[in-house]
Amino acid sequence: MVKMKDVAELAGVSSAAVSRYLNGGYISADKAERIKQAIELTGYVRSSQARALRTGSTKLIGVIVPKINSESVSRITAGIGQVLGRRGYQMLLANTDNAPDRELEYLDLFQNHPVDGIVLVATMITDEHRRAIDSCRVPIVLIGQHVEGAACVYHDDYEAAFELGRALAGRVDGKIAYIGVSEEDRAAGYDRRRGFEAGLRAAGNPLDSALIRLGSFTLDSGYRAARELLADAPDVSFIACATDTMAAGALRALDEVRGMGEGVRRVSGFGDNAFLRALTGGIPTVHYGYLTSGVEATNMLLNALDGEEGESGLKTLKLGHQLMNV
Amino acid sequence: MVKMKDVAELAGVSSAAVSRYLNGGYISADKAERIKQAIELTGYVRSSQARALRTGSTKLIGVIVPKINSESVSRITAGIGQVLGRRGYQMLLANTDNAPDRELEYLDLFQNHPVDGIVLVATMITDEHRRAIDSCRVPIVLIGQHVEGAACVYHDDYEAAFELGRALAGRVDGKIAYIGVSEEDRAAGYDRRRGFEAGLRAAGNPLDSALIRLGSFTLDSGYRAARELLADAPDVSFIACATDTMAAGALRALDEVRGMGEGVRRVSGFGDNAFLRALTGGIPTVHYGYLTSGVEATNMLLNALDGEEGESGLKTLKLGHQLMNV
DNA sequence: TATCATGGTGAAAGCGATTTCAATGACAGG
DNA sequence: CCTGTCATTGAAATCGCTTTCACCATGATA
Repeated sequence: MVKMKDVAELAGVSSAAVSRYLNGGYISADKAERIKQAIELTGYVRSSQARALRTGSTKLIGVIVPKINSESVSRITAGIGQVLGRRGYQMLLANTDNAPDRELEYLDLFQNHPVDGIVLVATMITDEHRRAIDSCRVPIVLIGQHVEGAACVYHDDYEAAFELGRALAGRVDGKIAYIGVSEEDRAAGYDRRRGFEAGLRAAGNPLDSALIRLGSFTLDSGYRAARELLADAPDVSFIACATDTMAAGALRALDEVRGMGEGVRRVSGFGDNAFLRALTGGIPTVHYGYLTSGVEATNMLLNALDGEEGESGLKTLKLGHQLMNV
Repeated sequence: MVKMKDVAELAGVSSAAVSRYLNGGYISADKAERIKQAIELTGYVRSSQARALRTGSTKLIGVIVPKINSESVSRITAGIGQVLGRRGYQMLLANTDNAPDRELEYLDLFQNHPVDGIVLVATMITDEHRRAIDSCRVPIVLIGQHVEGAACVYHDDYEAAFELGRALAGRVDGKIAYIGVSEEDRAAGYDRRRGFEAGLRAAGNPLDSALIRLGSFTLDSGYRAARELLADAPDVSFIACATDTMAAGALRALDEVRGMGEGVRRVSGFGDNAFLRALTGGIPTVHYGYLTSGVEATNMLLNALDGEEGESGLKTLKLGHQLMNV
């Protein structure tokens, strides 16, 4: 492997000069030219490992996601990757498989296999998380949750759910049920459920708390919860779900219990999943700019890293949403 | 940041001893104990950058994918991540967004930001790809394509498509159409189309080449191709697609043109997408163990890296498939 | 007693860059 | 002619670890 010294010798200069050439320091025009040629001739590329050791920067960003094989997360990841690539960084991806303690584990791991910054696609934020985030040596941006004192890019789940609830209350006659997710997930669990309830209430059609069930983000959990629900309360006429994926499960349950095609106008979700949209013609749901949130979060992070120290500052950014098919 | 020398001083030994302790070299029991305590006391973690510079190994695996937000790829990625995590490696993820030349770019980039090995979730393999793969300094495993002379984990798309075609030929009366993808994608384009045709032919119901259209892996492209198809040949009674995602698009087209619910028994796909299965009750499709292919490929790669040199060897591995809903 | 393995040990030499530092030469102003 | 800038330059010191090497005990073997 050809190293800097080789290039320097070939060009008849010191390796310091080569380094300056590469990093834009003082260098005379003719030496610059000789170095350029020597580099082309040898096909030299600098060792990022040596560079990292010396400079302390790896140009690596750690990205922690709860589950890679989900439409929302993979879109976010796509957005993150776009910006990273464009700005000369690379992505170290860690998948926690929905285990919040593995998030902590990776937060830790990333301090050792050092990254220059971290993007955390967050679900549950415990006190331990907050502590880990605070004591993190590198800048970190959260996606999907609003945490006081931390940089985050998120959606207003309460407001979106409120609007959805209010709109549906007017449209649906009969009982409305709700399949949510763990309230430890502040955004997708707590906020959506509470917003939805408030929306229904505002429209004068409050949610019967006996008609609330819990799923776990998977299609199957939505299916099971809906089956239970339909068994316990056969007169339910609409099932709102905290995610489109669970809504797909509920849809199947409705189709099985009530006959094919029955479900389509009787469920709602969150996330505006493309498959669901195509296959059902569109259930009521909330569209979030997932890709955008990845892009924004990453730009924020990299600005803080590259920026003229302080100019940029990590802040919190709330993105908009859009009601679909209501 | 506390470094090895600090630990060594605190423990009253040389840093060589600490290094040996950490890496399992000769060390006496009492010194080991003192070092252990010193490490705990200081909270020392070794700098992976210095380690990488010295040893030449980064414990990083580069993973190149054509598109992260697709069910099949994200499942593969999940499998890769599982194994990597378990075996102490990390994943450097590169998303090419379906641009084959960006694959080459990343293949190159990974030689500079060095990784210990590469997993390439492959689509099109050009001669340039083959050359890049051959001249790669680190071991590399392909997923999804069978390339002579390279290590790969793949599915037998020809055989699967053949079986699917043969099975469908008997079940469908009327004209069968096919929406494929670029034949430059040997597995998903060429093999599936040819296998399917052969299967139909074997069952005595050959495919009319006028009823073949080309999509581009997206739901929308499947939709557009199907609309065209239905406009050109209104008497088509079944549309087979090269992917489930495109099948979802075709389904929507059929529903629009022929009325809701009509499409469900009139399309087939590849990949056994979970959403599609839930929402349609299951169209004819081929189930591939995507997660498994990620797992197997990664194990193969890491065995070649960690293994007792040669014991392991990179090879090619063909995984099975399963016809669904036929 | 002479000879050998053998387990343990630390000093020191890298790994391949970046960066400090002192030195140089040129050139303008006084 | 002296002094002060200012652009350029290379030697050398790091960055934090791994690994070679020479060397010491110690106990076993001849």
